[in-house]
Amino acid sequence: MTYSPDVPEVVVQRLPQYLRALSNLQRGGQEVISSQQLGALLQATPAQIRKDLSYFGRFGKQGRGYNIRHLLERLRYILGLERTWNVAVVGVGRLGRAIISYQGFQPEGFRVVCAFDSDPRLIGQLAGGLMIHDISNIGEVLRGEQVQIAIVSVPGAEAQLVIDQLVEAGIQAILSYAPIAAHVPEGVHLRSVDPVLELQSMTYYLSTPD
Amino acid sequence: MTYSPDVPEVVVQRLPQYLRALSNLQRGGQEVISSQQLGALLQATPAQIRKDLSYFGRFGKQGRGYNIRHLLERLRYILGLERTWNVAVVGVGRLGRAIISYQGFQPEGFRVVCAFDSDPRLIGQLAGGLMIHDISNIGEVLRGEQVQIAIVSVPGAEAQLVIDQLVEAGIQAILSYAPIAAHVPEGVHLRSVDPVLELQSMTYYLSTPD
DNA sequence: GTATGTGAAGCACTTCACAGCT
DNA sequence: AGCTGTGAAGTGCTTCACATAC
Repeated sequence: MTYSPDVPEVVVQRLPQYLRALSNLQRGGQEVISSQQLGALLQATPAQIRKDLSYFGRFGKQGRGYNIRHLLERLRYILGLERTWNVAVVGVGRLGRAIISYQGFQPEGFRVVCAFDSDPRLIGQLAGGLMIHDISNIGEVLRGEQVQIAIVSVPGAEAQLVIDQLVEAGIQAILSYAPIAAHVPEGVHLRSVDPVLELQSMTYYLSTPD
Repeated sequence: MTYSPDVPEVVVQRLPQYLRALSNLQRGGQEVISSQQLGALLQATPAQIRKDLSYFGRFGKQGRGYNIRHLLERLRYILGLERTWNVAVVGVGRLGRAIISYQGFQPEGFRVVCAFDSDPRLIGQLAGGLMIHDISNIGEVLRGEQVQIAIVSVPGAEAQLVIDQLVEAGIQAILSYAPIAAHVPEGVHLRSVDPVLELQSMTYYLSTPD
């Protein structure tokens, strides 16, 4: 239903940043913004912002700029954020617990509805108020809880296996915290959060005084 | 000292991934690898891997491939990973504690040596065996502990202020977990880890059955 | 006057394809 | 025979610049 001829992936990745900046502006009471101003906030060029938005429609008014409330509405719709998404967390170690307790998902419409682990000592216990399920029942539970998105926070050695199980269970969007280059089939979306890689690429610039 | 004419940033960001894959291969006992094989592991084309490496030298042997031990050595040197880097964690909430306790930094040569918070109830306490310092002494402590890299895990509302203080204290590499688009001056390297943005861009593809 | 939307130009990264080394 | 290293070609994203609308 969404009109989307052929949007570069980088563009899609910037939309949530626009969304966030606009939300903050709205909270501050501002009603209109120009691509110039938004660019200054996000360190992007005005042209880039206009071009990015133009992939999806014509949301601005020449001579005035963008109505923030209206643009927010459109961006939320485009990104599929008008609904709630149910999320599962797989791996309930320290990191998994921190993720479950993170207060930043809920306000954006991501609800962590179930947790999994393979450690028999954890199964049946609670983590952040959430029942920890046996990972071997993963398909069944994910279907029962209507989960669309999984967050993987298991050790690297187990991550590919877990991801395979998630794919098998029909999950099409996975956010992985595991330090591995995981493989997923065509059509499944995988994003990685990997602080070590980030640090390791920054040290290049610290060591090489250009 | 490092020969680096003009290396694209994307290339620098891929090197740590090569490093990690090669480490795993070495642990498995393999001694030589071709760009073909490495590409298969990382879902990259052989040409890209060869081109990336060629920015830094000629590390392969035609007809054979790359000696893993040698290439690892060179990559570690290029990325500045032959030394240890001291890291400070600013913000000792749930996330900060998880970061301090994370066992993945140490083996890669990143030592979390001090922690900061602004909450008077936390200052002077321990977190993961680390003394929590008052953030107002940040410059002094960072110098004393010889910290080169900072990880920011404070709430969004405080993040820009904290980052300004870090920059003021001479820190040139910052990894931020805060959900804001922070600004840093030229010459300071800032990377962000932001799971919400990742989720929000994946939902686009879940909602748009292209 | 002011700011958008957008073809066209510019730039940067990726891939090709092959000479050259082992 | 096999695989690297690399100019050249290809591709895709970014920026420009201006017609258009308010």
